[in-house]
Amino acid sequence: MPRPSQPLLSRQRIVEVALRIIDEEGLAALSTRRLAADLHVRAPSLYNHFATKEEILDAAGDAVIAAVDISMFGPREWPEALRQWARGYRAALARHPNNVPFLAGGPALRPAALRLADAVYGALLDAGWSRSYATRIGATMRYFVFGSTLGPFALGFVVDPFGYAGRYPHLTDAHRLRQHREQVDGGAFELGLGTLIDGLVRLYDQTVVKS
Amino acid sequence: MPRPSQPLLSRQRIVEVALRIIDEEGLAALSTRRLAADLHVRAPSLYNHFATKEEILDAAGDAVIAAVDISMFGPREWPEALRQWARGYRAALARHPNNVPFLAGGPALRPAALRLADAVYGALLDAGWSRSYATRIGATMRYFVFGSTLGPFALGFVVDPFGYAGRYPHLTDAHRLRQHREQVDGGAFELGLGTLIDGLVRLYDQTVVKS
DNA sequence: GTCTATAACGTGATAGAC
DNA sequence: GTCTATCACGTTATAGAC
Repeated sequence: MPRPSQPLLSRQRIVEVALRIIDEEGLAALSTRRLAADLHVRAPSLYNHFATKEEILDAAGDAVIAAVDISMFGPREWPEALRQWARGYRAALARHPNNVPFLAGGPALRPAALRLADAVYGALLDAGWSRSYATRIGATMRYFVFGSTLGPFALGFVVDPFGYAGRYPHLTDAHRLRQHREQVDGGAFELGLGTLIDGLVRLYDQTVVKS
Repeated sequence: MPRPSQPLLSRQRIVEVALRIIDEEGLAALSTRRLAADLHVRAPSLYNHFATKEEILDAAGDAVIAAVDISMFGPREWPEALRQWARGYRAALARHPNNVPFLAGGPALRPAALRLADAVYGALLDAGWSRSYATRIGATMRYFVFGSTLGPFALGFVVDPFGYAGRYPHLTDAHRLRQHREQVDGGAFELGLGTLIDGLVRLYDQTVVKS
């Protein structure tokens, strides 16, 4: 049966299933054959909807970013808006950790990612920051959010405690980090976020409000 | 010629050439065949020196981390040591940007990466920070350094100015970011680094030195 | 035993004909 | 949409020169 009367595929269905495979089994598990199989279809059929596999990854990545809330810009004061946005951004990425390496490359031309960049930059300009500062603040926040989701600290160490014993005197408990994963990475994120925003408020009072 | 009198390969030569290929043409360009060709050898020969391609990547990654200076811990006060270490860390990663995605996964069992983690954690403990804070500070610094090299902000936008015009009102100049690449990313890094360390000093005075 | 070469397997992305 | 085909990949098996 070369072709059914109703199309089996759509860009949306493909992206949904691709995202599920990436979430459950990792980026490496997403092959065109595997994706097609889960859609009850053969691999080449995907090319009727996307030009390359890269395009599918782009779409899946943008779906992750599209879930980031930006409604706090405007109603809220900029420091609190920035804090809430960063938390939501991190949470959205943390929900799809296997996708983060791909997203880390930057917004490129993905619409949701550009909408995000535009919102933050615009909010900082509205608050009175110069273009130069707004750019650097946006970049700094991006560094921090991506860093915190890309290489979750607690997962970077190996489970085997004997891997570290002796040679690295201070890492004797490193293998236990995994057990406190969210406490460690969540705590580190909040520590850094609070520190950054407090510092920016201080800078704001010195440079923007020079009253 | 099945076997030359002098071995053509060594782990070190393989790592050197692999690193060069990754630097010049990207992670994706490193295939076993390509690597072997540059070494004037066939791909399977590599397996006499490394069990898998992953092992080659591990070794190349660790060579990058091995270049990070940690001699400032000890002689220097912790805030200044932390600042210098972060700058050196970022610089070492920036010298091999195509390797950063791989390194972002964490130290695992790579010796140089573990030595680094051990040094920072130990220095923070020596300064009087609690284990809990030392862990979170190390993680925060790691987030920031990796975020800043992994997705260089200025390279995340596309060159074509028409890609953004109209739809994203504040991004009209985003395509120009690439021209000021080092200014933008270097400025954002210094802004965030200074803010983080100032904040940590303040926290230190409140929690550790509670005089 | 050590280090290479050749050949081959299985899987990947993707192009073209139907 | 399917099928067939191409080419690159990581890796293994095996054989032969030092």
